[in-house]
Amino acid sequence: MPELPEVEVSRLGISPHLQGRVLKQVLVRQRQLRWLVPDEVVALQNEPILGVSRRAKYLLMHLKQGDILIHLGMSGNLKMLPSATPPGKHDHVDWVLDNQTLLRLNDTRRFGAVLWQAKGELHPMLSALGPEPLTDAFTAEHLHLCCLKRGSAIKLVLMDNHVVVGVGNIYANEALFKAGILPTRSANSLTLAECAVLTEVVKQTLQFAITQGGTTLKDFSQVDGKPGYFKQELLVYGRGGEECLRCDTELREIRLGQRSTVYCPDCQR
DNA sequence: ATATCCACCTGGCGGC
DNA sequence: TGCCGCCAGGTGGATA
Repeated sequence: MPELPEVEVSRLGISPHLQGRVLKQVLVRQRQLRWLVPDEVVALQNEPILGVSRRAKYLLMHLKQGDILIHLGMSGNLKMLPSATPPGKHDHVDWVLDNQTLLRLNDTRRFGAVLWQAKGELHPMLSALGPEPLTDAFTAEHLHLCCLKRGSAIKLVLMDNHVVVGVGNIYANEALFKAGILPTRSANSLTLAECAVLTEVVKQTLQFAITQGGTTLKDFSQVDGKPGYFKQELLVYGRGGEECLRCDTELREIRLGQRSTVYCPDCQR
């Protein structure tokens, strides 16, 4: 999926269409996503939508008595459509609004989720998350402290939700390249200065990807159906065996924590 | 606590 | 064409 930029692009796309509208009903055609869609969501009727926010890779649709949590998993996308639009394959959930439109969740692989968080409660999935990367809570000092405690590869630490949220496989590869740091480096070998560079490029990379509508490899789309255009900005992800765009050295591709990892052996140390 | 590996699910691709 | 294995934006959970 959908890493943080894609989720944020989805939020920016749906928010103006949902804010202030009334959710008439929720149509669930496939209840078994990563977890069963809970009764509280299925039963919703005629609820004013107060707003839409994001925490990590979760979207939160705020209602009076609680929040609907939506996670896009690996292959999810959200679209706003006229309410008469017939559902297609993998169109699992519709949120039907009071103006002849609906918000539709399509998720081929069903690793996504729709959850419920009652007013005043914090869903367990949101309770142990690290700081948001695009806020001041994500600092070089915080990253450095996390790194000192860990002997594993920096890429794995960067992708750990307890350290910072929202950085998935694509953006971890890209950020480490931009920071000039090998993904395999032991996290506790990073200096504070290196953590400062890494923190900064993570912020820049995610922020710029949002302006480009995110990255579409296959399943992701913006709310209006257009793909994300950050794919053409990728420097290393998906380019193993090709030339480094900075120095012409052949990019290496390895597995790290079962995830494909691409780096330049010359630019990254 | 940390680290490793598996699981969930569908579909596309390369190889035989 | 068909079948088989492998791979894919995530991440909770079991295990040692």
